[in-house]
Amino acid sequence: MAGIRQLADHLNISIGTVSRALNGKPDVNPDTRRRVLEAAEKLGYVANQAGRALRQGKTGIVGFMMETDTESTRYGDLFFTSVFDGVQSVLSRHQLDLVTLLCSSSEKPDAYLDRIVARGFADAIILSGTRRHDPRFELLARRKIPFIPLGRSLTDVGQPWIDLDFEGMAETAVNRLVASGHRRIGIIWPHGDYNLAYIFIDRIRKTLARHSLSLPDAYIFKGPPNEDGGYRIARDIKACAEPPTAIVLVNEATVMGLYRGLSEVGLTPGKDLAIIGRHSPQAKFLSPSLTSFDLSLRDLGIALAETLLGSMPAYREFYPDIVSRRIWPMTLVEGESG
Amino acid sequence: MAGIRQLADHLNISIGTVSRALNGKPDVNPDTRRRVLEAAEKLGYVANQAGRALRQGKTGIVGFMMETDTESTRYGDLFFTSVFDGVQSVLSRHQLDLVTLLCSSSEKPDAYLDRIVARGFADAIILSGTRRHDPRFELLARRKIPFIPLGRSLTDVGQPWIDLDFEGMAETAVNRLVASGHRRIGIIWPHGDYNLAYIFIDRIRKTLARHSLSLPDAYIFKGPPNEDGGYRIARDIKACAEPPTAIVLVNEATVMGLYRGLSEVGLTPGKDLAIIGRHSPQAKFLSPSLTSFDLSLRDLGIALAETLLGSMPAYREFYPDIVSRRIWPMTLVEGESG
DNA sequence: AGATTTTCCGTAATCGTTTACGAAAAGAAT
DNA sequence: ATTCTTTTCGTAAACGATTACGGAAAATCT
Repeated sequence: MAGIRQLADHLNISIGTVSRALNGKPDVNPDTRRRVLEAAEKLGYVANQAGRALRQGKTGIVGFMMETDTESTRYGDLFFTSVFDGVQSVLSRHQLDLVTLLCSSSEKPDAYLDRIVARGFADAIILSGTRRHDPRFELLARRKIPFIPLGRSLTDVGQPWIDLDFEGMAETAVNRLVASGHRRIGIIWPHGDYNLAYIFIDRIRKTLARHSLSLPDAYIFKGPPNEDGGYRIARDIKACAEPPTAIVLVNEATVMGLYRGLSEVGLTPGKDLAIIGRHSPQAKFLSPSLTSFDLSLRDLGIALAETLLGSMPAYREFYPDIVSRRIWPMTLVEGESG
Repeated sequence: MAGIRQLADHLNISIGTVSRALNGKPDVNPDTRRRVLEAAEKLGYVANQAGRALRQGKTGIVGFMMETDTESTRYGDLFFTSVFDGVQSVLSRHQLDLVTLLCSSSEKPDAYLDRIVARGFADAIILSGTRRHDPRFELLARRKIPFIPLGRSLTDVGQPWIDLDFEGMAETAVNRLVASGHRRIGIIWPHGDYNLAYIFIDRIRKTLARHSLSLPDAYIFKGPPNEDGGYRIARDIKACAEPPTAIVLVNEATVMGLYRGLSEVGLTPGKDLAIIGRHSPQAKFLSPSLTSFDLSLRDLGIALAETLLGSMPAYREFYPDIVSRRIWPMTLVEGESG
């Protein structure tokens, strides 16, 4: 409970001087500063968050919002762990801290975010799970909170963004499948108005068209972007009158269920059905190995943080040349599945 | 940016009354209260975090500390997602919010935690990754921050705790293996001074002794509690002069690498080597299926939160009968691996 | 020595809330 | 009509830090 008051009394100087000493202000005697720093160290003094935040009008905290909906993001967390590490490595350069804001499955994401940011909890926000139309953008813009979504959206309030290269993935995947003789190519389309789904399907269609192929509705398999979705879709595929010979999908979790489901209906990935998906730690254990698109998650985290800070006046000077809207490349990892 | 001041001016009443109206204090006219609430809703007013925290001396925030070390907790996150959901469901009953504090791999957990709590960031803390001797306990006790670790420790500052039943797991696993004829039983021992490792090995030894068996040093396979650790241990097992016929292990991630490693050295789980481990979402995809110990993660989260709050004077009344130190049971899920 | 500058530090205002206290107004009891 | 309660609200003092401002002491200059 050592406050700046106790520290000042202990040293017999005023709290103003203590504050200046601690914050590296120039007008303080070097010797005094040393004494203050030593005393602070000894007493374990750290400036109170509330007091400082109230006075300065900022918290020194960056929030990373995720939905903990156990159904759909269970696997997403694996994804985010490395991203966090990258984000934090940037933030720590500026004495900023990262906290993850977990919106529980029982609360509406908008309401949760509004409650959190309205009370001035964080100076800036990183969003995940970007929707095609994302009301959170307007909310944050209205509150004038700097933010960056991982993912594009039709909602545009001038925010920066970084998004994975789902176009490139769609194109490369289709070309690869067509090159190895596939003509009946389907996709798995995640429920939930996620914008990436639209970007993905568009490019799939365009690329197919270039090969004079199309994507019939029957080959668009819909389900929640989780393991269970994939599991059920396996049966849908089996039940097709004329099943696709190849499937492309963007969600890391879905493919796990898909493999499981396929084995139950007697289909073998890579043999009866080519599969191209997204790389993930647990996908390593799939057999036959998954042909997938990978990316450097830590670097993505670094880019997110740097772009976010670059969009904030207070930090712009540190990231003058940052590109505020960026497509993040992914690389193909060849496996046996497609 | 609407503060209580704006709200008061807008309604032509004092900020004191506004505050009382919003906080449900009794001495305010019902009609006035209604007007205040409506205006607050309309203007999107939410009390400023810093101002409130400063005045009340509490933040309304509970922190859940995890280490994001990408090596060792990569899989742990899967574990925590559901726990979070349970924690939050309890906290929201008291207008408390959960934030996860991610200690990045580049920072010492103690220093990180100290920095965070010293500045009064959270009212209470939930700890994971409990060590045999855990300096974080003393730190939090010194700062008088209520906390609860998930896991026991030799360090005792009177804190409550909840820990998984590693004794029960060890005992059940050994009995089961012995019953099916195994005599050479080994374990995987996680690096890192985690207390659960000691609890686990003790009970393994005791149970083996009851069958007149022992745990030779050669059967204690050591490695970091992650996938890579398991992968490497597969080779160690293969290299044994007289390999164990069964392995028991406590970390969810390790078993994934173990399976992978075993298949590379030509050993089949459940046939050449019996394996009993911990249940996890990704373990579902192992083949042959893993014999494992499972638990309700969401309920564990609920218990953690309730026990934590029960240890805090301000909330004790809501959880009067809570047991402050508890072993959390796990149930055996029979698989083909052991 | 006196004037001027520089260095260093104390004073006090401020951030947005909550809350103890007291006072005004309204109602009830005599 | 007077007194006593009760209801309702405004006033002002906290909470712990930062920072603009001004002044005393020391150093430098004439």
